[in-house]
Amino acid sequence: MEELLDILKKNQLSITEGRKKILELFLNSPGALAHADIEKSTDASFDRVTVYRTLQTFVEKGIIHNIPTTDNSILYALCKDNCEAGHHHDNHVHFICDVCDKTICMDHVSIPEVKLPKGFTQKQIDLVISGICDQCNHIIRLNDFADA
Amino acid sequence: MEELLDILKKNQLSITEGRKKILELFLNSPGALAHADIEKSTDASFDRVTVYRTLQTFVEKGIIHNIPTTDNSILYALCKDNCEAGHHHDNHVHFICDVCDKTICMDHVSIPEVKLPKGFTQKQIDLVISGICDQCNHIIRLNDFADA
DNA sequence: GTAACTGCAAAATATTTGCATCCTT
DNA sequence: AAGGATGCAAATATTTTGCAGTTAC
Repeated sequence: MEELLDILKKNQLSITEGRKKILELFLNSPGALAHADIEKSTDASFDRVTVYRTLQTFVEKGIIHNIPTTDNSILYALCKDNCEAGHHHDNHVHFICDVCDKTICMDHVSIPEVKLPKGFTQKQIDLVISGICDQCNHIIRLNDFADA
Repeated sequence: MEELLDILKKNQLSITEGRKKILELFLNSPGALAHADIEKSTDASFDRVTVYRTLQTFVEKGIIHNIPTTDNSILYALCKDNCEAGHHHDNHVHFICDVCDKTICMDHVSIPEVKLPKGFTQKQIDLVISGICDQCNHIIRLNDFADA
């Protein structure tokens, strides 16, 4: 958990319980987290408002960034590298499962170069794929088998 | 405006003022629209709730689909083709300008094939690029010039 | 000790639901 | 005429803001 404190220090944030807990969640999570996930995982050990403010601070500092979603929710994920306040260059693919609703970061699938029309400047690129994840597909197949 | 009625009829929706107006907005809009845009454009000529319900109906019928955003808003855009209720195969790129906040559909930039790990099934794919659009870049350049 | 962070309360905003009425077919 | 669509009111949910008390450095 040295990493945790390092990150906070590097970003000139004071070390508080809330920040430690929330950052830890991100470090231990394979995918992205929504505000609601964080509230659940922290078991309301601190205020709703603190979660909002902490997430906002983390985004401003470039520790996390948000991932586009098609429902009106915000998903947050750790910035892997090359991210600094205001500039995010996180370019891996996110997969949202329609069945279990989990978001998975596909670190190994990289986004191909996209050529923008003249005059456009690119800052962040997000590729969001929705469908059915391997686990849910597996369950579906098992059920089909049982039905037959 | 024949197209308009056609679309509604094809989807077995009764022709009402609200639906006509909202659908017309989409047909005339180059980019995506948010709930708020629609309320503004229709000048509150009908109820907030009707807008919610109409958008929902359109999505269910596959007339429009929603586009991922990084803030917690929902953007809607017309489905070009190949879309049917529940299945959207809209695969062009969306560009969100950090300065003017507009979303632009880049019809001419297509999303390259992405190979998913085994077990995953893909339904929808969205590529969202954020940055600065050509118009805002232009304005910025003019200002820089003025400063110098 | 001071500045920054947190919790609580409340305000502001956004979305959903129920029901009576009106409109489309 | 019947079913569906709308408007209104109200219930829920979500996010933001102000301020007083607490904590980190």
